[in-house]
Amino acid sequence: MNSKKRILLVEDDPNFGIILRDFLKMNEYDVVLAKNGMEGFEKFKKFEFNLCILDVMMPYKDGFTLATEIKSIAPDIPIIFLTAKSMKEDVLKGYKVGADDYLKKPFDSDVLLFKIKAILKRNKLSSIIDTEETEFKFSLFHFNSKLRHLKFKDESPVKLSPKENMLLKLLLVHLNDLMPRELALTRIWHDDNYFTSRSMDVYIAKLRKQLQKDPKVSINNIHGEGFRLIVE
Amino acid sequence: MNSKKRILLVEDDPNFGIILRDFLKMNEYDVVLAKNGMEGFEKFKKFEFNLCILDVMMPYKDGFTLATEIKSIAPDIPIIFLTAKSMKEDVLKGYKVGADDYLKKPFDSDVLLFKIKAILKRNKLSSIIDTEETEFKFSLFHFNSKLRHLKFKDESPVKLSPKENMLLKLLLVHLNDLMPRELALTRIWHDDNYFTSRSMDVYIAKLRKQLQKDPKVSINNIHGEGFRLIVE
DNA sequence: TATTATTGTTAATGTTTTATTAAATAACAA
DNA sequence: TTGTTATTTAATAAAACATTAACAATAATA
Repeated sequence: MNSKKRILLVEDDPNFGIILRDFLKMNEYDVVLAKNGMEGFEKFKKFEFNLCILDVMMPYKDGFTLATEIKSIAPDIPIIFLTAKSMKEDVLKGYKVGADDYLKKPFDSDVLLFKIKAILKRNKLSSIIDTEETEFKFSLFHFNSKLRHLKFKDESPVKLSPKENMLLKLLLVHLNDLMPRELALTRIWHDDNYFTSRSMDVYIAKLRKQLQKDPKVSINNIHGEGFRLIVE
Repeated sequence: MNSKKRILLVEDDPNFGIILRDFLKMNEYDVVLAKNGMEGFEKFKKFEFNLCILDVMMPYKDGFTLATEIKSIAPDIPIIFLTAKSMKEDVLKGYKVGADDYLKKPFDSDVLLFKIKAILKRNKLSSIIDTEETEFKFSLFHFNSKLRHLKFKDESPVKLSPKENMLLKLLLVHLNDLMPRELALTRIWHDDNYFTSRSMDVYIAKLRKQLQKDPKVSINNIHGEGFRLIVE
């Protein structure tokens, strides 16, 4: 199917956190578990998610504070709160910081699944319309990242695979500048290890093969750092 | 632009219905109150609404049945269920018929206001895709989605099945652009899973069979994303 | 310079998604 | 009901995509 949806789960109770993570994983979600607000925010910045599930009561940084921080850098990400108390104040506070839903512990796991599904569904619809940049022109190339088309001069467009497409887009966002290896690995491969790194190299080679049509365009390696898409 | 949002409230308990209606009116909503499912559906067809609030337990026609009827003529209208019992089955059933949220009676009125606000906000966008267009001309085809007729040149029109019809319309709304698989599945099949996806592929094949009469017209797949109806 | 770590490239292997046809069900109207 | 049409499910093949392996080349550095 369509690539797995990615969920950030922030829950300080390790037992509950792990079981919930595994339950969601069993239901075809990619889940990253953070055990406090700090860690949650770090992971949120580093990777990309489609949904956050936040425990309200956590040490240091509670779920509401974390939600506010997350919303400040990604206003449209849906958030579900898990709350032990169902005080009216809490519920309202949750909605005020932009909650999409909240669940009172203990909750039924099937209900959670349905809420997740419903929320992702309506969020997808609005993201279809969103105005993200999809057209890029550089040198003699014309790149449409929505259709995954790379066109050189007036030749017929070459189809790019999803990974090629994302990688090229990321390089273009950093045009003539360093695109850190780690960035691509966390954003595109959602993991940073030996194998994903080798996989990325394969995709760099694939892109080079396309881009060599134009001598003014090249991808340079910056040893140990990342890559640089250069247009003279 | 800033006209009041219109809410259809269907509630069989007259005391509760009237007080809730007045409460919502005080909060700047235009509310129409219906006292059963029949009346609710009639009013829904007659007027236009931005949101429905349906009591689940009603004589003759329960909230779920009413919701299904409403969704069949307006798939994107958001629905909030009011339910006295919070049985798991009920909640799940609600989500299955496309509920956006549900509230267990007795509920806090401020919470209801927040839910309404949140739902209306995110629904603003998704209505953009809707089109009342019923006549489409592309290349040598003439398509009437109301009659479900697809005519090629001056041949006699081919009748399309309801699903073929909706799918073609959705492709045409996105002519030469990506029509995301997920969009069709949520709009037409109301569910996004392996089987509905296979079913959709079958319908794509059916449409291709019709459209191949014209070599300038084709449906392209964008792997993992969706389809694109192309007219040269 | 010798050694190690990183990158470049190609090919093979594995996985997911799509295409197509046919058969089984379901929905519907006569 | 029966016959008709619509839709889903199944089965299989093909295509697209991603990862891994293998080996070569390059850069860093001890």
